[in-house]
Amino acid sequence: MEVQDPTKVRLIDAAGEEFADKGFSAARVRDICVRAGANGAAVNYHFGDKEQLYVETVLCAHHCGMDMEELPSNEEAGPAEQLRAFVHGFLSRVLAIDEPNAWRHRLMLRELTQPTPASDVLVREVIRPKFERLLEILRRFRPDDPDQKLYAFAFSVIGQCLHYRMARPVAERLIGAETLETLDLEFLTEHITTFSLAALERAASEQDRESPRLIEAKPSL
Amino acid sequence: MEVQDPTKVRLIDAAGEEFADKGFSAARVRDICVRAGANGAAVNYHFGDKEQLYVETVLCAHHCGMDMEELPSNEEAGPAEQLRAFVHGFLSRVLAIDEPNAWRHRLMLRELTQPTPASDVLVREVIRPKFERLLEILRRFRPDDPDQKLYAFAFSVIGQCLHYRMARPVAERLIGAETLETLDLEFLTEHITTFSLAALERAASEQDRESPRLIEAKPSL
DNA sequence: AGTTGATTGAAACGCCTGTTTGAAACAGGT
DNA sequence: ACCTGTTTCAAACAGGCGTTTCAATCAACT
Repeated sequence: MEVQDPTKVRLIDAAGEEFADKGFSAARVRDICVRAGANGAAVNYHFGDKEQLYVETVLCAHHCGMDMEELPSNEEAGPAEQLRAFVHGFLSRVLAIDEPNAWRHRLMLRELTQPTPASDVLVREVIRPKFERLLEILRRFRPDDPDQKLYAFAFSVIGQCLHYRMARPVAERLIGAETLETLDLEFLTEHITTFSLAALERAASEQDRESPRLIEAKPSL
Repeated sequence: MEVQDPTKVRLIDAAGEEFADKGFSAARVRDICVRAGANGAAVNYHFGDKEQLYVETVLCAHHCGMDMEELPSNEEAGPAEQLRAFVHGFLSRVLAIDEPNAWRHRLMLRELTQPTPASDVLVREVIRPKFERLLEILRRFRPDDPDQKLYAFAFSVIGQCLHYRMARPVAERLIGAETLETLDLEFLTEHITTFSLAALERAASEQDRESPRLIEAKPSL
């Protein structure tokens, strides 16, 4: 049961692909089986039913997505470099859609917006640790801020990164696929990091201003 | 045909609700009909089939979502106030989920991440105008930037706002529903606006630095 | 009232879906 | 060779689905 089962992993792989880009209800077990080169009864034999197959597929996506190449030696680096490393690592997974096993990312994204019972584990074991890690980094910028403010900062960083996955189809139509291609991993890492750093550093000196006074914009130079 | 048709609008309303939180394939026309208090054959009589009902529902969501209360008298205001007005208007729609007719927003969000043929009109008539409007605002901050950079800024602003809709279920589990409630429209408008302003203004004076040199963070005070 | 056209109603139709069945093929141990 | 447990296969099953049917009802006009 624990040994490698070719047809079982082929089934999960095919199911991941189908579930990722069609969703649970739109995906057909027959399509999954033909994609896996298995018989139509294979999914019921190995997983019981479609729903349990989905659960196991999501869990597999989690576990295989856990091995994240956290940039090493960022333990004692400056907060700015830690933030950059975080953004880089996060974006690298967000932007990875072409390579094989990309369905894992797409499937987890689906769970983000439309959580199923299977996503409890996802939040607990994958998302929360990363979120806490980001909070630690941000806290070094704004040690005196209330949690509420820190959460908003974290969501601003995450939101910027995730947007390139969430709204990718719309972004393609808005600025064209080729222009969107130029917003690659390195470019976006630099952009989002400096964008966020500017806010984190400046806000630190103006956080006590309660009044929503507008800061007048100064055109460049 | 053009006059008010009670059952037809009831059908669209029910369909919007069902499609919004179940998706196209998971939504059942029988459920839509009972929710609308109509007969099972009504949808076929009025719309032909399920798919055309979906298209008309999406289009209705677009048209009814067009009447956006753009804050008046922002024509000659400062760029910062224009940005704030944009963020406020955008967020107000993003965060509106409890009130009736909320399915329109949820349905459009679905189209964002998983576009259907029906979303061509959505991009052309609703999203692109708002995107161009945001680009105009941002261009006043960074008139000399290439389009590529400007797009990244726009996506940073939009991504921050949309995140509170996209990842809301996960955010609830991360920080708790009651804490998430405190991140209301006013708070987030203030946060995202100042967050983005800081980046727009500081980046304007450092945009020519090509090398990805890290700016050392200075803890507050 | 009678006629016409549009709308509704209950029931049924096919089709597609997930699932089951029972036999066949296979592998390993004795 | 024989048994044993596991895996595959073609075929069929039952249920739910979108859709169709056709008679009944209603509204408006003559």
